[in-house]
Order: sequence, then C-alpha cells, then structure tokens
Amino acid sequence: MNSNVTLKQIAEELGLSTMTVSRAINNRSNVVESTRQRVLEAANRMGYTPNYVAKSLVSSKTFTIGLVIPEITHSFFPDVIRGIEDVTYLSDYQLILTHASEQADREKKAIKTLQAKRVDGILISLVQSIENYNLYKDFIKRSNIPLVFFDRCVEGIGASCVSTNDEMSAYQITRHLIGHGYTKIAHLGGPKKVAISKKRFAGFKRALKKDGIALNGEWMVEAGFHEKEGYRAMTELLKLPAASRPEAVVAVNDPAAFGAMEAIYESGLRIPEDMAIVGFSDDIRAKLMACPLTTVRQPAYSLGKKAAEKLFRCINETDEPVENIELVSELVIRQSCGCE
Amino acid sequence: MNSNVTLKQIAEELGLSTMTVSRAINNRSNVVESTRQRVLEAANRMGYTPNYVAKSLVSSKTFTIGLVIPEITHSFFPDVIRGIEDVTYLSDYQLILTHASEQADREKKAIKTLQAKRVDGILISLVQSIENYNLYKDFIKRSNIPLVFFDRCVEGIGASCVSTNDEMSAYQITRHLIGHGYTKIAHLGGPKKVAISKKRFAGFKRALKKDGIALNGEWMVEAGFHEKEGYRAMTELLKLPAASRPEAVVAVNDPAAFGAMEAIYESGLRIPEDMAIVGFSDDIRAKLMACPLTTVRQPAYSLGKKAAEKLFRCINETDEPVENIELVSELVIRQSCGCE
DNA sequence: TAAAAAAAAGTTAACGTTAACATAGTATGT
DNA sequence: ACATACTATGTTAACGTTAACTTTTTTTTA
Repeated sequence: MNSNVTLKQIAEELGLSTMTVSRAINNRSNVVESTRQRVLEAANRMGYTPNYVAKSLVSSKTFTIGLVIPEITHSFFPDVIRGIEDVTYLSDYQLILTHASEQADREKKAIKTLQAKRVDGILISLVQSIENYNLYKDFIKRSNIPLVFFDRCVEGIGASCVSTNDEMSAYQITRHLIGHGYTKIAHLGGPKKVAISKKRFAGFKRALKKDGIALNGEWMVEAGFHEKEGYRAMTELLKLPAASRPEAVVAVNDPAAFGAMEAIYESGLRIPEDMAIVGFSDDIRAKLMACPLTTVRQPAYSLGKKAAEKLFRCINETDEPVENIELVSELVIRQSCGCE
Repeated sequence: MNSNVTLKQIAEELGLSTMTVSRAINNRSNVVESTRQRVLEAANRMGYTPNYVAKSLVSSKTFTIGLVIPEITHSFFPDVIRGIEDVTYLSDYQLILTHASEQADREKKAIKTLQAKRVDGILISLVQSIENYNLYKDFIKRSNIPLVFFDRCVEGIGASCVSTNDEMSAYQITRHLIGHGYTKIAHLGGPKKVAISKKRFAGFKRALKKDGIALNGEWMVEAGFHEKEGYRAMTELLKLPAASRPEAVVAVNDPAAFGAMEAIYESGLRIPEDMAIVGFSDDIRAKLMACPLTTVRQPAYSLGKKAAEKLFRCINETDEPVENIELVSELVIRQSCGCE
C-alpha cells in the first residue's frame, strides 16, 4: 500500500464510518477499545499518514511559523535559528524558512507567501535596505497573523521586537576604551539608514559625551558591515596627518574591524599600541586575530528563543501586549582595546 | 476588512459565482475584462489573500520542500541552505526547515511530520548517530515523496545522493602530504559509523598504499568531529616515544585539526617543522591559525544547489533515475602541510 | 424489566478552492 | 434568420478531515 491512504479508505476496509476511524486514530473518547485496535492495526498495515493539509483547512491552524532571515550565512542567524527551533520543536510547530538575501523584494514576496500559506505566526529580521515600513504597518494592521521582529526591528508599528541593547552595548564598549585613557576615538559606522548602525553610533556618542569629549566629524565615517568597507574607511582615516589621527577606533561590527585592522597593519602601525580598536558581534575569528579583538557578544541563541516564545504567547493569548524586549550583550575583553 | 476573505465573500459582494471570481483572480480565460477588473478591485479592497492550504488540498501539491539539517550552526550547512534556497526561490517553492540537532529521534519525527504536511519533496543530510537505515528504506519505498540525500548520504537504498567526493579529496590531500616526503603519517578519524569518516579514511589509506607505505595501527585513531576530540586524540599520540611518533597528521575535519594543533603547540612542537597537519572543510578559522591550515574546501553552495535541482527533477519528471552525484572539492594549500 | 443514562457508532455539513460539466448569452457564417 | 460555435458565467462535487448533531447499542438503575 502506498502513501495516500485516507481515513475513508480505512473505514471502508473495516466497514466503519470515517468518523469512527478518525476518533480512533486521534484517541478520542467513544470508541470501544477493540475497534480502536482494529483501526490502528489497519492504519499501520495500510501505511496511513494523516493529512495535515486537510486538518489545517478544518481547524484554520497550520502549526507552522514563518521565518524571514535576511542573510543566512551571517553566522549570527544560524544561532538564532537554533534558539527558535528549540522552542518551536517543543510545541510541534514547523518552521518555514525564507531567505531574503538582503533584498527587499524577496522579503516582501516572502511575507505574501507566508500569509497565503496561512502560517500561525511570523518571525522576521529585516533586510538592510528597507526604505519605508508601510508594508509592515499594513500587514500588522490588516492581517491577523501575529508577527514578532527580532534583531533588525521596527519599533512602534504595533509588533513586538526582540533585540539586543545595541545602544547600551556600544556605550559600554566605548566607555571601556575611554577607561584606557583614549580621547581621540574614531567611529566606523554601518549604513546610516540601518537601525543597528544608528543605535550603535548613538551609544558611541553618548559615551563620549559623558566625559565631554567632542565629536570630530572627520573621524565619524560611514564604512559598512563588511571587511572591505572597514578596510577602505580605515585607509582613508590613516591618510590624515599623524597629529590629527585618532588613537582608537570603534567599529560597527567585527568584520569592519577586521578590515580596519588589516589597513592598520599595512600602514605599519601596531595594535593596540599605536591604534586600539574594538568591534561588535564576537565573530568566530575575533579571538584568532594576531591581536585578539575586544568586542561585544550578542546572545543569538537566547534572542531566537525569546522571540519564538513571545510569538507563541501572541498566538495563544488573546491580549498579549506589544513589547520591546532587549537582551543584554556581553563585553568580551581581549587585547585590541589595550588590555593586558 | 481583515485577512480571511474568501472567494465566496468576494463573489457575494459582486453578485457573481465563486468560480468566476476564482477564474478572474487566477487569470484564466473565459472572463470578460470588465468582470476581471471588478473582481480584482474588490479582492484588493477587501484584502483577499489566497488560501494555499485549500489549494493544496485540491491539487495535492503544497509547493513545499522539507529540509532536514543535522546541525545548523555547523557553518557548512548555512551555505548549503543558501544554495538550496536560491533554487527553490526560483520555482516558488517554500522550505520547511527542520533541525535534528544531531539526534536520530528528532530526525525521525521530522520525516513523519514532513510527510504529514505533504511536502512535495525532502532534502536530508543525516545525523551522525544513525544505527540502521530501515526507516529511510521504508520511507523511500512506501511513500511517494521524492527524497534526495545531500552531504551525509546513504547510497544504494533507492534515493539519489549529492555529496562531495570525500574519498578522492582525502586521497589528494594525503598525496600532497606524501609529496612533501612524509611517510610517518597519522590519521585522526571521525566516528567509525559515519559515512564521511569511512570515506575520508579510505582515501587516506589508498594514498598511503600507492607508495606502499604501511599503515601503523597506533596512528589510526578515532577522534571525532570536534576540537576537544582532536585535542584529546593528538595528546594521546604525542605520548608515544619520540621515535615512534608520526611526523604528519591528516585530520578528519578542520575543528579536529584545530584541537590537534593546540595539543601540538602545548607539547612544545612546531607546525609544520616538527609536525605537519592537514584538515578538511576550510573552516573560516583555517587561514587565521598561527600556521595557516592546509585543507579541503567543500563546495557547500553548489552542493545545495545541485541537491535542490536534482530533487526538482525527481518531482517533475516521472522517470528521473537515481543518481549519486559527486562534486569536486578544492585543495586549499596553506602552510601547515609544510608548503613554502 | 422497563425507563433512563451512557457509550459507541453514524450522518451531514463545513473548511476554501478548483475541475468538470452545464447553461445562458453573443457572435459568426451562410 | 437560423443553425453553429464560441464566450461568459453558473452548478455540483471533490480534496481529507472534523464539529455538531443523530441514531443505535449497551449499561445502569429503580
């Protein structure tokens, strides 16, 4: 017997009604034990597999969560996914994974499809190049599918957000640098439009402000999230006459810091003696650098877990409130900041 | 208007039959343009989203592929997933991601669920601890859901496999080592039961055999896939009296090699002068080691792509043959083998 | 031992969509 | 002008399952 055996076929085989077979298989009451056994035996013999598609149609529940990831090779996200999966697994939910490849149109299409597939909820981390949030506002208002943002969020449009406290973490790591006595500190930022870039820059500024250190516009550069952009930006900074060069650098993330480090070495300077540097995200490579990179470790796994848990609460409780949940990142002190 | 608008509701709103509305929305023929416009306008106004669950029930097609991954934080798999996604995206298929966490029972449950969700096909890479393949044999024989193995495969049970030519790659990298003049070569293997371990070990053995180099049982150790297992195994090897120690090591993968390297350094030996070593998989850290690791780069992205393409052929063609597709890995020569 | 209650089974309709067939209306050709 | 052939629309049933109700059978109780 092959796969698409139905309840009806089992019922015919046994001379029962479909309903009795359904009850037997789903362990409902009002089925006498002998009948249940006959049904289970037949189901097994005939190779019955329940059809969740039909079940979903009846129950308007798919036990499926839509997951929208901007870039899966990003090393941060696989950890997040593991956190999400560990939660969904326990509740017997499945995950539909969509990968936006940092393209807004792919993200948009993903949402449309997930909606059509009638997922019970959506977990999404936005691509970088979002120009406006109308799509999301609309979705949150018009659809009745709960949605939770994680990591790359939009706050204030009616959906909960689970993110790391980037502003605070950037503040802390910058304060750590200042604690070493540096006052001439540059900032290699990410794309201006991206929320993460903004928050980290804000934390950086607040840290300087606390000691009344003035911002030097020349040292506040928009680099990007990748090695080569960090490299390019740092190379530019190093062209400044020695007297007006910074003595420490805060990079928007680790890859940017790696690029910058390469540029620093190439110009013949030492880290941290001539130029201290800190990153953000604790890339797996950070501790392997010639001078191990001081950085911020983001709790990827817990972030996924919290986001999934919040989503389940939104699915199961009728009046679950909108929340912005911030997780604490951990400072990972190594040597590039000047420690030891 | 909220989300669960149906064709019927649109039909009532416009005084049409459900069927005409269906035809209009799906761009079928036999709908006069004026009607189509009225329908589209109403659908848009009322916020209609097609219900793929219902569509699937009618068509017995879900446009969904089940993906079973043993360990998503493994860095190799996210690249594979990207390859898969790039293919499925083009055909408007969605991916249901299940994460087995290297647990056989989770994998088993995943397959059951994917079958119940009536996915159109399954892509699977096995967990390490599979004791017997009856589950898969049974599935392949009894279900009519096409299945393609990738990376961690079972050949010869009726499903196609897409993998890298591990035996050949292990042969080549070992030959490279022999080319440096080494003859006393140890092997740090993975778990004996895992196909990958077997193949890499086979390639290793074949490489030695070619030059008539005898295998030394003491040097053939079962380490494992992780740093600490490589560390432990290497530590054992280094306890041998200097005269009967190997002078080069082939590790089953990069993490095992990293662990071994740590053990080598701790014992005061130099790499590659006192002990050469090669790995497998080109981990992101391989090039950052104090002595950069010579290794094999696996074409993860193409592997995902090929696997997905093969699966689609199985789905769409009636008599697509069972194939074992082997991709070519690339030797990445750095310094740990003794080069330069 | 008959009535009442409980258990076991069956029947019908519904979930949202589409295939297949049926019908009404419109155009085409002679 | 009248059959012929399309075109536009409608009707019915089906996909596999379950909720809600109904009927039959068994058990309990007075």
